[in-house]
Amino acid sequence: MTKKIKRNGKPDGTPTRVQDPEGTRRDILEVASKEFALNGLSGARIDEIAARTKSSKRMIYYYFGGKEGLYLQALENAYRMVREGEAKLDTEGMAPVDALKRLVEFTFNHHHQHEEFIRMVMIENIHHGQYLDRSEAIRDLNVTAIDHIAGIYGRGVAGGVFRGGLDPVELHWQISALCFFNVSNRRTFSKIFGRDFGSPEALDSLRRNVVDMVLRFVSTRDALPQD
Amino acid sequence: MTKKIKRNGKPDGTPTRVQDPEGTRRDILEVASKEFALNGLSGARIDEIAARTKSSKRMIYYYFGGKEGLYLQALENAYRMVREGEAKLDTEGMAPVDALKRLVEFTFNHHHQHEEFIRMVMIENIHHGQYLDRSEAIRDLNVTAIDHIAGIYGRGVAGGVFRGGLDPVELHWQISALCFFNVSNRRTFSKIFGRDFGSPEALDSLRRNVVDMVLRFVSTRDALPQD
DNA sequence: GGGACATTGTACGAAACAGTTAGTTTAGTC
DNA sequence: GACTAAACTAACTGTTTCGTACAATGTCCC
Repeated sequence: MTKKIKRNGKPDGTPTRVQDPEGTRRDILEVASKEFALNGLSGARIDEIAARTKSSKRMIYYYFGGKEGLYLQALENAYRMVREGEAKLDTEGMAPVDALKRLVEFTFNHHHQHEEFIRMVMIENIHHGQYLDRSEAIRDLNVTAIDHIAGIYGRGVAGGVFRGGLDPVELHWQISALCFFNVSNRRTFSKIFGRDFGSPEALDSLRRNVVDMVLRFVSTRDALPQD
Repeated sequence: MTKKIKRNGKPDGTPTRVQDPEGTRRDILEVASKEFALNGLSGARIDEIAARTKSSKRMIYYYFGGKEGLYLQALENAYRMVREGEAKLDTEGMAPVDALKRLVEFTFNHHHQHEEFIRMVMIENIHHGQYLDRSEAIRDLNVTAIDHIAGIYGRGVAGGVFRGGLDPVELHWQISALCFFNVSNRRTFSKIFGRDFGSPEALDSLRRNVVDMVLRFVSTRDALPQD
């Protein structure tokens, strides 16, 4: 009987090494996502990621090929998680105005709750979207977002509450802009204007304004509230 | 008469070395600004910056202390240049609606023309605005932007064309969001939706929508166009 | 025409860093 | 219970990169 007993984890001997490919992969990816979102692609350190992992640096190269491969996976993962969250929003039975209101509020909150995602998108834009190019997976994820907004808008136009002639993609663009900026530029904006734009009160006010802005933009004059 | 003639640049002998502290400083800062905007703080390389300079690495340390000092100066410079450009916009004599329209159009175009600035702000936000903290210079620059918009808005409310109760800072926030996002997220957005949001036609459409959005947001119902 | 101070060039060092080599251990198969 | 592919580890390598030591050259003023 040597010390090297085979059966791992059993109450018998030392558990030595446990094999868990999926767990190791996931562990690395989670740590890496945090590091990349925090420090950027060139700012993140492979050694630092490895150290925070339950695993080792060699495993990063084993599973992801290298720093860029790891970054790409982290980027894809960020998009997937956020889009999956968005897919849960259901506005099917709602009146167009309420549905749009709901969609904008949800987007605002969702972006706010996923700062890591926002930061990854910022970082990817700094890199001119060159890693997005290599990922077919990401592009497919975003088409549904347009379908959703196009549906609501179409119903609103048909019902006479929304004015026609607008492009759903541009509408999505504007909603994104208003919701994204609040997270992406909060730090500099807060510091420059000496006001915390992340406080609950500020967020409430901003969210109300964003909703208001979008609704006033798409609504026909008759459907607007009197001031 | 040795070779080392004193009077530099004169048609006499070899100009040996020309001293031009201000020129050297400016040269370094311009090169550094491009490099930082392109690659970020951790992505930019001191040696690369030095190589592109007419000067040397030694001078970077002499004038700016180090990489972070250089980055901070580049950041301050970016803000200063953009804010100086904005200050040239004059809407004094214009009717509030026209003035606001002008301001939004100008901001849209200005952001579009200064991608380097946008990228520096993105990068600084990635770094949690920690360098902005150290710069008193930058904060002062931005107050005038608010004064401008507050003036227009105040005149509009007084004239009955703008509804009351809005916060000029939040108004600035929203205009910034709509104009900033177009530049900052153009790469990922264009790639995901397979459409070039930087083309002249796309820009025209987006700009029209942004102006429209802001005007509809602040206008009283009576001041709105019929659909 | 020399001293004080500002400006610049060259070469180097030390640490940080991405990636690799050369293996060992595990879990399931025959 | 020997064999094999997959999973995993530790230590190492070569380069990149920031920053500096040291020396030289220019300007200004007396």
